[in-house]
Amino acid sequence: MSLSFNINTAHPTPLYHQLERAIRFAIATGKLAIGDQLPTVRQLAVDLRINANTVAKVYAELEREGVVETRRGVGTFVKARHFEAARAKDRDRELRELEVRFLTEASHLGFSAA
Amino acid sequence: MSLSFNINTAHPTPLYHQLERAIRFAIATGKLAIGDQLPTVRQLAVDLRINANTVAKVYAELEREGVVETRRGVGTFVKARHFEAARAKDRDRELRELEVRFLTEASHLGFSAA
Amino acid sequence: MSLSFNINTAHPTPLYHQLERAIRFAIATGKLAIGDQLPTVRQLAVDLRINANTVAKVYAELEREGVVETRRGVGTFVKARHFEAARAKDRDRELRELEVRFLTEASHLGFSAA
Amino acid sequence: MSLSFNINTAHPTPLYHQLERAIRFAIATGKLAIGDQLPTVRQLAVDLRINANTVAKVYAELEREGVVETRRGVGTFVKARHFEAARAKDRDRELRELEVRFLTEASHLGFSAA
DNA sequence: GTGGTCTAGACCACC
DNA sequence: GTGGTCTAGACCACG
Repeated sequence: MSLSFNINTAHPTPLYHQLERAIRFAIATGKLAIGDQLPTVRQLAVDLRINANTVAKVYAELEREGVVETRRGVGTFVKARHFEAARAKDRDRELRELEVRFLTEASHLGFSAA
Repeated sequence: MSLSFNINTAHPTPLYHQLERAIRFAIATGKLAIGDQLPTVRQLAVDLRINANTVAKVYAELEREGVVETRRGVGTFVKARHFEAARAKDRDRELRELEVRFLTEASHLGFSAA
Repeated sequence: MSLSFNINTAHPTPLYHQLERAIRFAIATGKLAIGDQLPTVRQLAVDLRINANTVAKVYAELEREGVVETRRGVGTFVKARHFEAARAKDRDRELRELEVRFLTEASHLGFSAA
Repeated sequence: MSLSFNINTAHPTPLYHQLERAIRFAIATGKLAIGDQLPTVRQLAVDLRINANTVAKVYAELEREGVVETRRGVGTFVKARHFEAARAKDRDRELRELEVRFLTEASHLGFSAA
């Protein structure tokens, strides 16, 4: 499959935020390793059926935070500057969010605390 | 404090969606029981430092879905969930899927069973 | 008028960069004081005959760097640059609030004191 | 004029409800066909001399019920999922309401049953 | 330029 | 006092 980030256009969460999280998640879990090239802006836009500007915005934000590196005319790559601590923190955050989401979705199904 | 729903105005997720989830979560975990009155629209707005309309929108949405009941001039209350027996199986299946997904995603984050 | 930032659409320098510098300059020279509201995105776009998205991009960048503050549904304002010593007490208070919120959230997730 | 929905700001019925009915009616009677774009939120607000938020509320409600479909950044369109039965039912209901309203208004004008 | 979200504050209907 | 409706106008996300 290569890299199918999970995006839900119906969800109220902004697309750019969903995509940003998905990419960080892929990096945190190792699906994207240091030095790996990300899909091109246009290709990812086509794959996710969203606008290229939205993808570009995410890449710009990730570059601003030092997560990826853009080489003009070449592509976008996962940057080296990633401490284990940061990844552990990310994982913790993700886990917490997962828990909340799990419980919330379960409650949508009509279950009470159990 | 009574009921401090967790809202983060800096987060890109819409406030109304955060609040809706927080209330569903409170109900799911039993912090809000059936028949309990929710904070008044205006009071909750003051507590969370958000606009009353945003709170009202959430209450309206929750009422639309049968989660709460509003009595004009009185207040908003947690409704007794009416589960159609016919749907029990569906819910079970969905719950199992949720569990699997939760555990899968958690394991991707490097956690072992817990 | 009031605040005619100098923008030259013929100049090769990106408009968003020209505008950002112009706003920083206005703040540095006191034409815009702390707490002052900046023109609305759309109004400034009309005044300068540039696209609203360009103005929005500049405001977002200035907010990211702590120069301005946008209040949802209200407007964009020049931020008070906080000088460390004077605000130490405030920071302490905020830190305590952060702690409380963190612990509350953790407990919501079912964790006991740790 | 294209699409002048009938709205009466003096009438005690909430504007958003009047507008919702008017749009459903237009669809039921074929004035709005499947796939047709509805007026933009802001344009309709101007035409009806009501607030854009009121229009947006109606569009959101209609989308929630699957009557229309909104494409982010594009517009709002009549959705396909419409059975003849539903339309017939709508027409019947509308017709009855029309009759009642007509008779009521006529009686207000001093006419007796005829 | 589209719809979406949010704010502030008004007036209304209900109890 | 409660929630409901509406306005005017702000920024945001997206195409």
